[in-house]
This record gives sequence, structure tokens and C-alpha cells, in this order.
Amino acid sequence: MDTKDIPANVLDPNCPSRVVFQRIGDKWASLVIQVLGGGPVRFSELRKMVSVVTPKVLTQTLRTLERDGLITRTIHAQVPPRVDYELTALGESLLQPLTMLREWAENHVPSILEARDAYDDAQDEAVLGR
Amino acid sequence: MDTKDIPANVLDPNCPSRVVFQRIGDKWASLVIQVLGGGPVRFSELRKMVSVVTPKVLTQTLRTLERDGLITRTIHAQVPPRVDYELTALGESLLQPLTMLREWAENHVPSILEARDAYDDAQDEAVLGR
DNA sequence: CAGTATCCGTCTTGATACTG
DNA sequence: CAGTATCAAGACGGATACTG
Repeated sequence: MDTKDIPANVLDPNCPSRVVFQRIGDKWASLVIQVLGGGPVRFSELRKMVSVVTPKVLTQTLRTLERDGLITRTIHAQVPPRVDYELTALGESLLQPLTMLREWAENHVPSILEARDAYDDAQDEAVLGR
Repeated sequence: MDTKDIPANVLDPNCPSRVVFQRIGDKWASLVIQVLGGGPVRFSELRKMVSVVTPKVLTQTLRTLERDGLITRTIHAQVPPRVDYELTALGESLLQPLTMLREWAENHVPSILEARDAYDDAQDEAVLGR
């Protein structure tokens, strides 16, 4: 990237990269998107699959994704209620870049973890007055 | 993604996807990586290029990337001091998936912004008692 | 079942000022 | 030049309890 290519609007919250990178970085959003890549899933199923997340936070995540047009929320008129979440075409189109990133992660995160250990060890030694 | 494919360790901070997605979502990290894709850059240059970030936050970002083994920091013994930051091979390998994601963003963020407007309008109408 | 309502600690980000 | 120190503010994620 050349100097002149850096958008003057990096601070613009609507800068394309910022919008997407933020969503990717969201603690649960990417996981939900990848889960929904397998087809529609109802709320309670999502909860089971991502059992560490509380209903409040899961709902927040889903609402944000819905607002961004990445998933749809369909309420089935039943008793008990049933709500299905499903990727939109837009959401599905995100699956590929997301998968590429996940593959990069699986291939290279071991190196990152090693680098962290090495860095931390060097820091420790420095602190010990060496 | 099938149910059984969901790693039981989503809460593991060392889960590959989590590590990378978090770094991508960092407010300045991805931008710095892409800037450094053009070759080594010294601290003051980075500051000018990303002029909205304070030195403290820029330093934080750089330290994190260095710890992760994505960039190197080289101090030149000069007066005045000069410090260059540069991508490692690991950092460079991240450039491609990052670019793919940025391209997806540039192509699809307009749709996301439209979706947000539509969603917000619908919400407003609902609030107005319609 | 599918959420919502409250409350709260932590982590992140930034403003401002200072230093080797 | 290349940072560090300190302080403050807000966003974020989560625990817990309750509801149509």
C-alpha cells in the first residue's frame, strides 16, 4: 500500500474496511455466520452450539447481523415459539473470505503463539536485569 | 459448517480463529499491516499517515504486532533516533487474506449501509406506533 | 421457547503532558 | 525523534433474574 492509497477517511465509521473488520472482530459474529453457513438454525440451537454465550449477548449479535443485512430472522407462528436465523445472499458471500482467513489462522497461529512466548521470555529476562 | 465442526474451544483465547479475528478487529492493526505492506516505515511516518491515532495507541498497536511476530522493530543508532517497522514473512503472508477481505468490504459495504438504513427506518416506524 | 431488563466490572481508546 | 506516564470516559461482554 502506498502512502497516497491511505484513505483520508480512516476515522470514518462507514469506511468499508472499518465496517467489515469491526464485524469480523466482534466476539461472536463470525462464529455465528459460519454456523449459519450450514443452513438455518433456530435460537435455542444456536445457544446450545455456542453454549458459553449468554442469551442477551447472542441476541445482540444476531440483531446486529440482521441490521447489517447479513442474516434474516423469521418467526414461526407456533406454540412454543420458534425463530429461525438464516444467512442472506450477502451473508453467504462473506463466507468465502471468512473461510480464507480461518484457514490462514489455522496454518499460522501456531507461529504467532510461539512468537508471543519468545517475546514474553525476552521481556522477562530484561526485567530480571539481564 | 456442521454442528460437530464447531470447536469445543471457542472460548479458548488461543483458538486460531479467535486470535486472528481479534487482531483483524483491532482498531489500527490491520491498517498498519497494510501500510507496512509497501515496505518499512519509520515511526514518525506512520504517525503522519495515520494522523488520527495518538502516539500511545500507535505504540501499543506496534508492540502487539511485534509480539505476535507480524512485524519487526529495528532501532538505528542515530541522532536523532530512527526506528523502522517492517513486516515479517509471517506478516506478509497475512496480506493476501486481508486484501481479499478489504475487497469484499469495498464491494459489499454499500449494501450493508443500505440494510442499516432500511432496518433503522423500520424501527422508527414501529416506535411511531405503526 | 425466545427472548428482555438491570447491573456491573473490565478492557479499550483517547487526551494531555512529559522524557531519554 | 520516539516514545512513556497518567488520568478519564465509554464501549463491551457477562451474570443474574424475569417475561410474553
